[in-house]
Amino acid sequence: MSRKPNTSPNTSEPPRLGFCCTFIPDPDPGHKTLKAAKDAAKLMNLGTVTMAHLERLGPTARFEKLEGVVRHNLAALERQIAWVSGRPPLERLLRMASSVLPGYTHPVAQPLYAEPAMRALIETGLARIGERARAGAVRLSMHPGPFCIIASRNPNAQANGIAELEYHAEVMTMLGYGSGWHPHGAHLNIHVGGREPGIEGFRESLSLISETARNLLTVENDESLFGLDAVLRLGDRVPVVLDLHHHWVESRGAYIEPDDPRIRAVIASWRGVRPVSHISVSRESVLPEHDTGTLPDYVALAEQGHSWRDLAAHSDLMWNEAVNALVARHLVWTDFEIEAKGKNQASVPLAAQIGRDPSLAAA
DNA sequence: GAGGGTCAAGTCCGT
DNA sequence: ACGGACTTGACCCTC
Repeated sequence: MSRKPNTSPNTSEPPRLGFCCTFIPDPDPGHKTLKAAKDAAKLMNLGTVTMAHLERLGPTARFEKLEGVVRHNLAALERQIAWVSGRPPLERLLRMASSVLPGYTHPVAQPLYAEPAMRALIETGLARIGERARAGAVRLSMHPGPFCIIASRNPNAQANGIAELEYHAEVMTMLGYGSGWHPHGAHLNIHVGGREPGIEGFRESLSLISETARNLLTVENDESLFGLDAVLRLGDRVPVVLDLHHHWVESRGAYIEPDDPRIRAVIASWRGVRPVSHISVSRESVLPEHDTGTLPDYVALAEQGHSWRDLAAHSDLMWNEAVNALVARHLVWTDFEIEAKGKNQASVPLAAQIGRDPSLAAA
């Protein structure tokens, strides 16, 4: 675990940006029918099974159902990573879906995951996928959902949340990212969680999680309770993932530039590892008339009657050129996960635009 | 194949 | 007190 203080951007890694969890095939008719397009999407994406359904099945069917889903998920994840590694270096980043091993911490599925045949399948598959990612220079992360909290007033919720985080850490370990400080830039990103016990509760809970999980953990600013200044109070222990859109919403309209002093603090929190940040824009359907060359003005839009919730919702595509230019400026010091509902259909054009425009690429 | 009810989980917010 | 939103709509049953 090398955790040397470092306040300068890590320039040894090239900039990257990528999409999250789901691959959307081109609408163009490489596929003759809608069904063919749906089948293509299915091949590329992870599936799941409900615990209620598993519970209704007998022992044999139960195992076979889960094994089938896991087998599919490993293959789909491998295809996603193969696709990303075939993209230009700027696009070699992927947030993996959390559902690789559905119900891993749930009592119905747990015994099935303990079966030697299942373990062998998973360990072999994930090891191979991790090697493929490293060979293809694909940076990987996961973003456990809102149930994954490490500090809560409810001890049961906290225990479940920690188990969920450890599940993600196990997946990372099997992929080959189980030791060292955010190896190859890999990370598990979560939010602070509830108002109580808040930042201090989060800090105390760090002692309750494994060293592997601690070495992979990052914490992200949210749109309401724990903004950038709040999460930076954890920066001495946990790298901070800056979500520029959350910050815009939480601050009611602020855009952070790379020379902002808080960016130094974010960089320092990563301790030599190139940071990751998040970007998205308000939905197209919320701002249908908005000028694509101007940064959305939160205060003006709120005065026009747009609700906090509407402005916080994510767009399909990266439709705003001014926001895209902001991303390009920040790429000097950070990678980006593109949180657009259009997934790769949003991140690929954004990367192309940044690659094409010399003034943006110079950044 | 389409349509509708269901799905493991925590927290906040608006009604 | 309850439903919806959030990481993300997908899954599963019935017709």
